[in-house]
Amino acid sequence: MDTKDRQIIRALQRDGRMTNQDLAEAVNLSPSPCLRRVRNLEAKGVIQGYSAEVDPAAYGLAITVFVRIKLERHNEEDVQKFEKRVRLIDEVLECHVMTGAMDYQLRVLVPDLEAYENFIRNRIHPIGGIASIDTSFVYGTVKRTAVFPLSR
Amino acid sequence: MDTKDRQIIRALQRDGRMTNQDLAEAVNLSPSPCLRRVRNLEAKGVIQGYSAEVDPAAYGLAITVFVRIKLERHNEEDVQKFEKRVRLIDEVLECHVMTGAMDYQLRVLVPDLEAYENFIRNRIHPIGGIASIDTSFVYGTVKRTAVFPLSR
DNA sequence: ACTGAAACTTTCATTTC
DNA sequence: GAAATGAAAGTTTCAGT
Repeated sequence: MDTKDRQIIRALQRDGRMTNQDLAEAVNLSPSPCLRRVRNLEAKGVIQGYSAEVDPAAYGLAITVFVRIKLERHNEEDVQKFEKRVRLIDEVLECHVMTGAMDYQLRVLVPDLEAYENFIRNRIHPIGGIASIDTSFVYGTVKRTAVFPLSR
Repeated sequence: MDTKDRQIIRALQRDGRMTNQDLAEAVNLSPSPCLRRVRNLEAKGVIQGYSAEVDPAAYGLAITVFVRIKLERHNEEDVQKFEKRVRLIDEVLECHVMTGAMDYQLRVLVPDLEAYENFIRNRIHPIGGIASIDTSFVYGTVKRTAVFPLSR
């Protein structure tokens, strides 16, 4: 992971469909060593995949919610159960283990408020062992980028 | 935005570098109408771009932080100033306006704790007009996907 | 041994029908 | 939606550092 690798990563974060030729040009490399580096980054799991960035509202998912959840107990069994169940919920795009008063933060996408109510009632509460839930809806988005800051 | 469009979107969220040929096959369309739909989704801003998904830790950004911020005043001027300044900070990958006790939630990426301290001191505090800051570090990630749940 | 260049093969995007 | 054409992209090989 040197400067060239980081340049490649940032270029592919800006445009994941860039051709290898353009990428090579952008980072001042010829196509074959450039492709070698990309393949290597993919193989090592540094580049985990490529994805289209989509406007959730235009797709029909107007509501983005950050849900913070605290468990009642933190024994291995309850934690595993919670995490396993959460991974299976389609509406949950992200789930992080957090420091602070709450244990988890979820990013959830639903079409409307009613769907969110159903999500909590039918997907989250049935998991059990939940001490408290804190919901914050997204009003608007000031910034959203995939491009990392340059390191070093 | 019909079922085919949503299928296309979800396929491109799973693999943003998919060729039009493979995409067409995946959604049971022939290449030319498929490409027409993709171009249309791009033109309408539904598909906003394509990006590589990168492991932040492997890139050298080991610390993910969710920072919730409350402003002292909510007049147009102070709000605009805050949002303008936040957009310029490279370490801030996301900034949302939120319901609840805090006004904003930021997703921040830094190499280490020291860098986070410097980030707050040199990037956030100098903006001014901030009433309170609440920091939650990410311990681990249970789930992270780009693929939307299917709607309808 | 690793990087850069070039040629060749294959595949894809585009346009027309 | 299919087919043809033109353009790229990937792969492999070779040369140089």
